[in-house]
Amino acid sequence: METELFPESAEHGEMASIQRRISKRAVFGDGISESVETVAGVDQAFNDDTAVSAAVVMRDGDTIETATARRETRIPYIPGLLAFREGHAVVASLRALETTPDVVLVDGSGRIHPRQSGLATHVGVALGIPTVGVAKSLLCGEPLRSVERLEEGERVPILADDGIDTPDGTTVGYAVQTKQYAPDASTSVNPLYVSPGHRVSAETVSDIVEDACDGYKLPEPVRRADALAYEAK
DNA sequence: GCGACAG
DNA sequence: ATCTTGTCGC
Repeated sequence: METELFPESAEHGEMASIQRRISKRAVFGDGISESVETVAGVDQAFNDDTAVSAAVVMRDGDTIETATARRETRIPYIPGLLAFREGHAVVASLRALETTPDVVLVDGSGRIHPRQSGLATHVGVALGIPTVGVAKSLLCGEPLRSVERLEEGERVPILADDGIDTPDGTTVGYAVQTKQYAPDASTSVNPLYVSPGHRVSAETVSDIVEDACDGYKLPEPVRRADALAYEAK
């Protein structure tokens, strides 16, 4: 099944077809243990055509396990098709873990995607585990209101529009101000765009990400995975 | 044709 | 993502 979800080569139309199939199998509601104890973060660094994926599992405030994997990228970066470029590397690093985390935070979008099948959703469905999409910028969708200068902790729904394959107005994720912008407004901090990957609701996703951001813009597991991927490459 | 566009 | 070190500010 993994070969079908992460083909070594495919036409754009075929990749879009795979994504539509994945979104039908995805669960954008809570099917996650009420008590999230272990949270993993995954991130990638690159060396030309090699993707180095790092996964870090945390419990309370400690790292309890890490793993890395390297895989050749298959296609260049194309908005909307990120999973076909580095998804197989992400799956490899997560498979290398002995621990099965309660939820995995993935760098990139989940449901906030033209076919509701971003990297987080793709990986979540492939492995059948709860995943969350954590992006630093918006791929598509429309914020319900301005996301400029939000207060720390504020959340703004991201609604589906013509660019997303679901009824207009559907809440596909949230803009979450995880870190306060500088009080003097001299330095602005953009919000994070979080969305369900698999087996988690948009609301729970926002709670999980906010809890994992220890005063930083990004969730700690993701920050550690980012650092590990960088030093491993 | 023009603009948008995760990492 | 990456090219890349120091540097301005809290």
